Amino acid sequence: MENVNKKILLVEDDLNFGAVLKDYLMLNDFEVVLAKNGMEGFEKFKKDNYDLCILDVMMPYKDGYTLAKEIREKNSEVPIIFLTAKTMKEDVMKGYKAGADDYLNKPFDSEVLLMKIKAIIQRKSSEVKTDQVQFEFNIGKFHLNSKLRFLTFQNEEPIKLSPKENELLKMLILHENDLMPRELALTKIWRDDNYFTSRSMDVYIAKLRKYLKPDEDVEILNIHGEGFRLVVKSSTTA
Amino acid sequence: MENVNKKILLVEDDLNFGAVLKDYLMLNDFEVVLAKNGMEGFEKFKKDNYDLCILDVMMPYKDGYTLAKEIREKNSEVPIIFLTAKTMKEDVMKGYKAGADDYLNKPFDSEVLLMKIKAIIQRKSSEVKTDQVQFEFNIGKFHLNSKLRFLTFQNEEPIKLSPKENELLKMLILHENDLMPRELALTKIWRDDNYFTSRSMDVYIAKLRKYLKPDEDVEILNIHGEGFRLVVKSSTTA
DNA sequence: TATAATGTTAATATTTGGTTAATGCATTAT
DNA sequence: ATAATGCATTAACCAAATATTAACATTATA
Repeated sequence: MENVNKKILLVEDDLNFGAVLKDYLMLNDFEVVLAKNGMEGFEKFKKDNYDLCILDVMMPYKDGYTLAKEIREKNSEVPIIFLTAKTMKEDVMKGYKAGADDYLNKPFDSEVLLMKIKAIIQRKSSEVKTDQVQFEFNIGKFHLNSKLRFLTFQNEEPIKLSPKENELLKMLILHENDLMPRELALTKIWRDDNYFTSRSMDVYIAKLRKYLKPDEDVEILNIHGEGFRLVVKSSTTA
Repeated sequence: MENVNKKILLVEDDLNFGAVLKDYLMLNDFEVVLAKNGMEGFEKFKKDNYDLCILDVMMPYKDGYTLAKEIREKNSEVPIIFLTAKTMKEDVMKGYKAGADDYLNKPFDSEVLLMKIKAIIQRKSSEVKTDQVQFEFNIGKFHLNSKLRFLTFQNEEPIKLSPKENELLKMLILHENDLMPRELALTKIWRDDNYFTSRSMDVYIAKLRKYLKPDEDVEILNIHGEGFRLVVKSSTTA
């Protein structure tokens, strides 16, 4: 079975449920490490490399969202699935901002969880594979080569982007027409989320806007208090 | 029947078996396009949108796995079911790596296939829903995207909502035609329940009423001392 | 009709974002 | 060794968006 060697960090304060879920996952050939609260979860995360984190949202001391943020600061790539009993819509947004890859309501169908796990792990691993091929993006009349960090407008000389400029633009493009939450960029690119990194990001947004000015169909819009949104008007993104 | 409009791409080189399977699926109200080899299958896939692909594994020129990979490069979401006479474990693994959603050995019980198809299509569509629909609401002739905080009346330019406007409207919608208690909004949105927050909320209700004026079937009513009630008159909320 | 609750608009306060320039730090070139 | 360069952060100031508070009018209910 292909799940062998895939290591999962499971953080769940309900010991009973946690043990059952752990067994079920191990039966499906995953390697599973169980932590019984956020603190322990973070310690275990730091000590090893995981292919996936499954976090319960409601835990004493440190909730799943907080833990996710800490994990993101250490490692921006590892997939995260939230488990929650809540159905309120607000919480989905919170998870989304923390960089959730998926969301699952308790109680849930274990088959569904298994499917989601497989889908996510595969998606991520194919992303890594294609990452070496898929670093080229078109956005309006621009072309970004995120490996060389070149931004080219039509046939002109490429503009050289700094690492942060490049990462930020790439993230905006990956969320094209959709909200790119501040928090997500800060935890993933800046690896810290405070007043100063936030202002730093604003500076970079200003820089990107300047670069993108030549194409009036491309715009970075702000969604107050939430993040930014890259829109392409006469959009045939291609 | 719910299968109407669901389009299936069936790629099978055994023309006899392919035709029988196609007929059986069409009898169950699926729309079926049959391709007789991998090449033809990929051409047909590119030309249309499908809800599901059923691929025979053993085909001349281009086998099912190769085809699946090509399909995944174009579209990472579409469910794929492999048909195979093989039972070898490696092949199952190969299929999962190519992004299989399910696996079926020939000869098989057609009822089982039908069940699996239904399960997969439903699973996929509910996945999309939990990612998308959480943020989208229809109310009368309006549409609210609570992630981008856009309120759109018919085809007009979206109105941008502030965070509080957005939260309050969302909460009203979630209680549509029913009482939304003052207290609930105050504790959940304002995180405090006193005279001033209460007056603040009244200000926001006034703002929302102004936004909703264009559709005379939509109204926010007050229930004295209790809260508010969003009603849609000729209500086919959709 | 007295009281409390709500409707509404405007003034004010607060938070967040846009932008440019200055600063600090590390790397590279001379 | 020192200067030049590139990059990220921080500071400073202003503008825009949002939220609260005030003020006054209206309505519901006992």
